[in-house]
Amino acid sequence: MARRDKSDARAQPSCVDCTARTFAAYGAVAFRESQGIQRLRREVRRVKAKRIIHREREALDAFYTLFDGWAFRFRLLDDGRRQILSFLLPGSPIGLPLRGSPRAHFSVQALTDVTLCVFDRAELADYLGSVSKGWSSLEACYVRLYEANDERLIDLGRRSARERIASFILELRGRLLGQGKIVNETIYFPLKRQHIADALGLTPVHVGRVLGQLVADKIIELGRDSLTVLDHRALEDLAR
Amino acid sequence: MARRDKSDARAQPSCVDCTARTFAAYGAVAFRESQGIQRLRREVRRVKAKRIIHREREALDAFYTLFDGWAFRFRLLDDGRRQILSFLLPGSPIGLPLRGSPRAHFSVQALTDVTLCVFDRAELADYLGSVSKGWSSLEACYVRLYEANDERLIDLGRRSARERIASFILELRGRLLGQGKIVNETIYFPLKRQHIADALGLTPVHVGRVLGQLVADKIIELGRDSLTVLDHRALEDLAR
DNA sequence: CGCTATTTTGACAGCCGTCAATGAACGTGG
DNA sequence: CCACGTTCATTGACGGCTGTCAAAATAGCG
Repeated sequence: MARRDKSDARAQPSCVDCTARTFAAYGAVAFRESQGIQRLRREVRRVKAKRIIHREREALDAFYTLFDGWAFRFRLLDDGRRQILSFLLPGSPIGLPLRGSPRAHFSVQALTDVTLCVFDRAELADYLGSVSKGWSSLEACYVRLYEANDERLIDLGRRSARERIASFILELRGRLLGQGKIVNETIYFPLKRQHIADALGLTPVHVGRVLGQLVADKIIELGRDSLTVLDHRALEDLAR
Repeated sequence: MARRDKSDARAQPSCVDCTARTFAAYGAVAFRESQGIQRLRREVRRVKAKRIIHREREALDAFYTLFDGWAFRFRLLDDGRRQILSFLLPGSPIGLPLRGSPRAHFSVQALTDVTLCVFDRAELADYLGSVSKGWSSLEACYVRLYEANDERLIDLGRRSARERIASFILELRGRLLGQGKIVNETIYFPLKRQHIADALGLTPVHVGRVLGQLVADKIIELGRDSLTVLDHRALEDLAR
């Protein structure tokens, strides 16, 4: 059996170290369970930024979780319009760990360099069914996805560009907060204008305008691959 | 024990008769199971049109399914803007049949007069866990909700008003089709302009304009509480 | 240091929102 | 069967948020 160096995730990521331990995020799966899960892991894959991880309509027997890096789910319309359905951060599951192997109706692309953990759907589903609180943990996972989706619907349906962007920043901040990845309100922010636009139903040009305003209003600060929240209150007022 | 008359659903709806048998929609729960489910049913509630079935943030120990009539999930912003998250048709579950009793983050309102079946969340979850294929059936249910949500995101993010409405009509048609509720491409359609607007991120006035165009283009026909698809191909081209 | 990707800026257009008035449909009661 | 109130749909004028297009500036990267 190969030796594993816990401190070097790049060599062989450990589920125990996983930033947000996908199924443990809500305390439902105990620490020791993550070692059980690790035994089920088939493979660790590394994918370069901008590479496609999964293409729409292709079979998806595997269940992936994101160990490190950012990715996003999206769909393309015939004429090239792109809708980003959600961003995947470290710890996020990609798709659902179901017994069946449905052809996902969305594609997934790496946004930064990415490390994935690969599981067999059926095997993982069986395991979660056998572990105490395994299903509750899964359920929590479903509920969270469900709620996030509804939240995004409100953004796109009933909020202005400025409000959407405020809400979006707060959402990202919240997700990163749970991972201890925020220092002085500064978060890692690898998104381009085009990504934000395609997620929020806007154009990159207009996203640029609005971000510019938020910076001018001293509500946020933008750096190279980073974003700092200067006026948290103002953002919350915008996002309501 | 009270006698039940299968032929009179208004008196005491039978799960066997349920239009779309929520968990059977995908063939996962066999016919005989629906009798098992019926034993778990706590109550049958009737609600008048426009009444609130569930209010945001209030505890929701019960799990409802819609036996008859239409309803919708929605959320209100502080200033009164409303986003309709989804429409609930006969057979639709309201929320998720989880073990926990989360406070749903959305409200539910009856659109027409409605008949609800009420279950205890935990009890139903246990039952589905014990029945062969019970979980697969639940999973199918999750996947379907997940996909429908993603579809709506594409509508709101990347489609014009005309395209959204076309896509929306086709979605409703598809859902009703599975229930044998379409005659000559004419579907029951109790929605007001305001409902469509709040679901698709538009204003009632503009929805009216676009529907007017679709009628003028002989793509659809509108009647009192009914909608007829005249040019199915044109709708699909619009919705892509 | 040159190339590419990305951002910024400005002018302009258009889709859709807003507002307000009119009209149609419906349920109810006399 | 008609009068009345309520709800909903329609219409037109107008405005604005956001999209489109193109060019210039900047940043990133080998």
